[in-house]
Amino acid sequence: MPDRVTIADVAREAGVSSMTVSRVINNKDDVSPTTRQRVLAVVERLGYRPSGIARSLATRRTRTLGLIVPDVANPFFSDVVRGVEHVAYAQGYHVFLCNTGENPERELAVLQSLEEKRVDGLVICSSRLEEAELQAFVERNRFTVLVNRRLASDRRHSVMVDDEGGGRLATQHLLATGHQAIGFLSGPPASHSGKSRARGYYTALETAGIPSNPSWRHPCAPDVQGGQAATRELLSAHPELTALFCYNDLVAVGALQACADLGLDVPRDVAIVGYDDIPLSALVTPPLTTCRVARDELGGRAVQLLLENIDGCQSGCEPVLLQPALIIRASAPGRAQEESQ
Amino acid sequence: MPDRVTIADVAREAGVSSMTVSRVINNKDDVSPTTRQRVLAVVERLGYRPSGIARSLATRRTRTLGLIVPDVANPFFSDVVRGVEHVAYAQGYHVFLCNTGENPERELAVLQSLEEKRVDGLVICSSRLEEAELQAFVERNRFTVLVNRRLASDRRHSVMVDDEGGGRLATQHLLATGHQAIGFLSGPPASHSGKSRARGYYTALETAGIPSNPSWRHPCAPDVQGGQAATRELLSAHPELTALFCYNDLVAVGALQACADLGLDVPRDVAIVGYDDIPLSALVTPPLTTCRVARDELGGRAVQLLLENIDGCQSGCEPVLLQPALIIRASAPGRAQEESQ
DNA sequence: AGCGCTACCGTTAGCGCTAACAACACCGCG
DNA sequence: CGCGGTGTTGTTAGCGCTAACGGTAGCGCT
Repeated sequence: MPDRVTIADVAREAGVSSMTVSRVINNKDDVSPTTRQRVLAVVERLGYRPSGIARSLATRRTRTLGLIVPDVANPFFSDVVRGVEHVAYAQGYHVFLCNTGENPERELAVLQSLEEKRVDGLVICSSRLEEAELQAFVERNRFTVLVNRRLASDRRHSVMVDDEGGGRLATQHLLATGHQAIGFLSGPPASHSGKSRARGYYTALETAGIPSNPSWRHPCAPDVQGGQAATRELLSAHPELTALFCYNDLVAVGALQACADLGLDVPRDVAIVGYDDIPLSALVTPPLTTCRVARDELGGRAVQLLLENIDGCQSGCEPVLLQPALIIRASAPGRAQEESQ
Repeated sequence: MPDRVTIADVAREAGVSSMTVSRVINNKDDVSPTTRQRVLAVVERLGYRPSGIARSLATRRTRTLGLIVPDVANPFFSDVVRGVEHVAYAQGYHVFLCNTGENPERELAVLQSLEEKRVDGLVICSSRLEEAELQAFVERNRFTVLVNRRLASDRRHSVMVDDEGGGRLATQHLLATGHQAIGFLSGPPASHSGKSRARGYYTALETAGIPSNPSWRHPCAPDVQGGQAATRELLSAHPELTALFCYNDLVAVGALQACADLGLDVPRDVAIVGYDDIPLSALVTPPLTTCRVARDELGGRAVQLLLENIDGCQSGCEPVLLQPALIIRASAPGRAQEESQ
């Protein structure tokens, strides 16, 4: 950019010291109305924009938060981003968004660069880092909040979804509508939320007294292709399955497509339950039964928790656990709907 | 964040001047191997992270680009974001992402804050600003590239999709498959790409000698709800329409739903063509015929153009015009498919 | 007059880093 | 021995801003 107008230029032009200009642009109140007007006029005339860089160096605050997500193009994360941005913006913070592309090395690189940027705080969403690495980072950087991830050493800085509850909810729904052989497309093996949902799935089966078959659980990439491929494999290996609980809605859509390819009717032959309730899930045929997660709230609460920490935990600073809600649609209808068909 | 280790701490600890430390961390080559090792050891031991803030103040470069999009949760823009991030990252730049929420005032605020952040360059995607405002900003900030928008005063800093060509392509496809009464859901009235697509739509009709009816064009919000509402209105006012060309795929999905509500079969009663080819368009029923736009390339090329400008236009610095491609699916099948039904 | 008070504005120093130059040792060379 | 060169390190002076304190003028008051 061309050389910019500095505070000194404004000061000279207005015939005051740069300190007075600083007071004006920061809305401090010990400046006379006359001087303030004069300064503001010059600011306007010269098109002066204070340098956030210099300001941050002097104040040691950037009023900027870092946000790390695996992939913005994933509708789950893009909603979290919206929630984060909305609350941050309302509190006068900017957000530095970074993608990791689901790649732990890239995540480490991004963490380092955010440290160098001296963000005031950091939200890490669905970190793919190993426990030890993540823990080391959080210890170095006090103002960090994790979304969808919790450290054994520090449970206080997390905003989570009750994925175990969600897994139970989904599985119980399938059980309640008469299914016994329920497959589980469990997402990436490293996914923590996948593991929690697995716990809920097994708990529900156990509680119902249904013997669970470990080979009914099949990992998959967390996208449509992954779900499609995994469904084909799982259903051909286990034709006894009458229902699938899917890691997320994208996987569920893949399952839908695989069923169509295999000539199986959903929900008559196979019932399908997704997870997240992304916009897509209501738009496919049949619409997906799924566990709704308030994604923007997830982001918003993370920022709230972060700012509470930054402000010294006057109020709150409690970790957050959001409850998912079962949304029943045609891919795995409830009793009433099933009978009416 | 807790008080951080500075370059002076490292220098003292290593028994050298801070200048030498600076040389080491910047990989300058006039440092002896012995000293370099010693310094690096101290850097490692103290966990030193250079302050990007101070560095930027001294060098007057941030190695950061700003990126403004109306809404990250819109799949079109999130792919653009990916393209931008990918290329920027490969060139050692970071990206500061801002949402405007489709709100011009917010866009102005974001523009100002990015000026204050002293980003080295700026990509503005689908700006909703008025020509004069945008032009004034671009004149102040030389290193700005526009995506999906072009200024009359300066056509050189734009990366565009040939939307007129896309509109023609879509309309010609409908004409070629026997449709004459073709409606156009034209998106937000302020949208520039909407206007371009309208030109292509009218041109195609004119060329085919079909009289165009202005009331066949209906504006709408660029989302599913908007498309649904607009389709209901348009089709009840004009039952003679046998095809709809939609502003984007979300609108087209809304149209699909409206047709289902109205008991109209797609494509038998109404053929539908979307725009963009977002992932969703292949997943709905019936899958959408649409104009594919290479969204990540759009973002990537924007960054390339921007960096060429920053580096003084040694090479390239040509504006970019990407061609959309017609993707024929079941919502508006081609001749062969139509006959085979 | 002299006191303290308030309102306003300026001065100084420094945030953490680097550009630019200076300095120094050490080498080979005529 | 003195010269210029090379390789390595240090010194100085900012980058543009603000925190902290200092100073001054004008006021009312005793």
